[in-house]
Amino acid sequence: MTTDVSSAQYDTGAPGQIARVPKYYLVKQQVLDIAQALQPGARMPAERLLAVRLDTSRTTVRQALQELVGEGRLDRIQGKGTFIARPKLYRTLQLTSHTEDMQAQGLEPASRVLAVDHIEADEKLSCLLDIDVGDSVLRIERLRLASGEPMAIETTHLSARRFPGLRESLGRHRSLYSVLADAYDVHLSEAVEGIETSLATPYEAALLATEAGVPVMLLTRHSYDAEGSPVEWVRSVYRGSRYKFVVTLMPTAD
Amino acid sequence: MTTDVSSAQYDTGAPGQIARVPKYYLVKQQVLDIAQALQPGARMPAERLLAVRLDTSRTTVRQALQELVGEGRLDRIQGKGTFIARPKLYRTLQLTSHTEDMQAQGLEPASRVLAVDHIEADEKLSCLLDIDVGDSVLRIERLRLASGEPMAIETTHLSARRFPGLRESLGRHRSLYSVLADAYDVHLSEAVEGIETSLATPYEAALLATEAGVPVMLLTRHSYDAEGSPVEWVRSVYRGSRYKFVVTLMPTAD
DNA sequence: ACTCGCCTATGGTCTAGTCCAACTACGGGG
DNA sequence: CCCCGTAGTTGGACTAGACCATAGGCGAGT
Repeated sequence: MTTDVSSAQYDTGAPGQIARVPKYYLVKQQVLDIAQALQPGARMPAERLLAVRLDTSRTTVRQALQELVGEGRLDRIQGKGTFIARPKLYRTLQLTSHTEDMQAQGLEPASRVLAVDHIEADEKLSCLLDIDVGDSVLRIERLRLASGEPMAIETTHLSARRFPGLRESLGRHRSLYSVLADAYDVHLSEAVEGIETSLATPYEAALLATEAGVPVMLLTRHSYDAEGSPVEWVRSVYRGSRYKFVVTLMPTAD
Repeated sequence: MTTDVSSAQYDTGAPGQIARVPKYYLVKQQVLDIAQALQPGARMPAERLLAVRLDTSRTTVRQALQELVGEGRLDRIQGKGTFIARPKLYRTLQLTSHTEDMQAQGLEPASRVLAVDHIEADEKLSCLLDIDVGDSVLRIERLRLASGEPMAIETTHLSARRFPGLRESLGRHRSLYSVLADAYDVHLSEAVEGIETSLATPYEAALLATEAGVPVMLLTRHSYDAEGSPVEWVRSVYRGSRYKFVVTLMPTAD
């Protein structure tokens, strides 16, 4: 089971108007609305038609389509049309380590809390955290820094009902995981992590000191406790153009 | 004047002339030449100036710059200019597994040899394989397929001097690694793998059934034998928009 | 009935230009 | 001496339109 990737919704409840939203980005959302109403393989309206319908130029429509293609949501075929892409395939790496303190590899790690709030679980979150739709979810959004440079935006989701008072406890402790262990006796035993590429939203781009539309590495982590119940779901956005993930491994003969 | 269409062909020593090269891609190469002559942090010529110098429109220059920004080679700052980016940072994951047969995860793997040839080692390759500049390097380029769908382009580099006759041996055996073990008594003991994002070249895009400029996952693997000598250097290009890497891991408490 | 070639619709590339937004430097007014 | 406004430069966004390349249908000719 691998988390559907419908993450590209703008909106993120950003702390303030950090980034101005260009028109092509609005067009992209409108095109996405059209796309999501169709089945994979279905054909989208032609570019020239979209331009007229969305009251813009074909150039702007194409800029929006460009990003959707980059995200793997649409496929374009010259002479035929633009089509809804099939969902992503998956590839398993199998690694054994935690990723929480990776930035300690010779760099000076730092963290800045961007937001701590409660949101209502939508269908996707309720499935990931094994709660009901509409339940309260504690959301912690942090900016990870390495030697002063923005490294990633990390958004952690936990069940507010299962961890009452967690929000307040976080101020007095250093680590989320130590709070979970000490105050709730919850110990993580397994996690599933996903690595994929995406494109930076204007909001993400502003925080990561880059520009919208740039490729990013999207890491998602789904952690389980010893009983096999989901504890947290984390979504991290790294600047793909600036960071490289390095792993040392022992191959078993081919 | 409108589009005199340069019918130039892409050139990577590709097996055949697969993709036509649009003008903005040539412009990108020219801009890259300019960039590589400068130091990180140095300022590039202004867009309008580049357009005049390279005899093109500013739109086309910006399209080229867009890709270079996406690759992390340039940074653009509105009102100030375009600058040479600093080299990438690194991030260590530490995983323990091989990646050679990853496509066997529920998919039907296949492989198509695109090219097997000898090239001269440039400075980078000589360093990676611990040989001299100009030494002959055996290069094997394969298209990896999963259930019939193009998955990745994998290019393997080995020292031709160290493995004489390897090219001929490959036809009679199934696996490169079994040939290395049986015929040369070389057993891989460690490998360092890198994961980063990049953008598809026209050639890569054609093979992977996508379009140029799309984000891709770039995996590099550097394998060593039991004595610690480098054996192979592999560069794999995955469609970032289509594939997602999934890993299961055991976190050590934070 | 079949084949070939043209026509059309679609995406792909490129141009030339306009206006906006952000940074910088310079100079005048306090 | 300092502050602030203005002008110039640079990148950012957008437009309208041209022509190219490909796929596929349709009709004329065989």
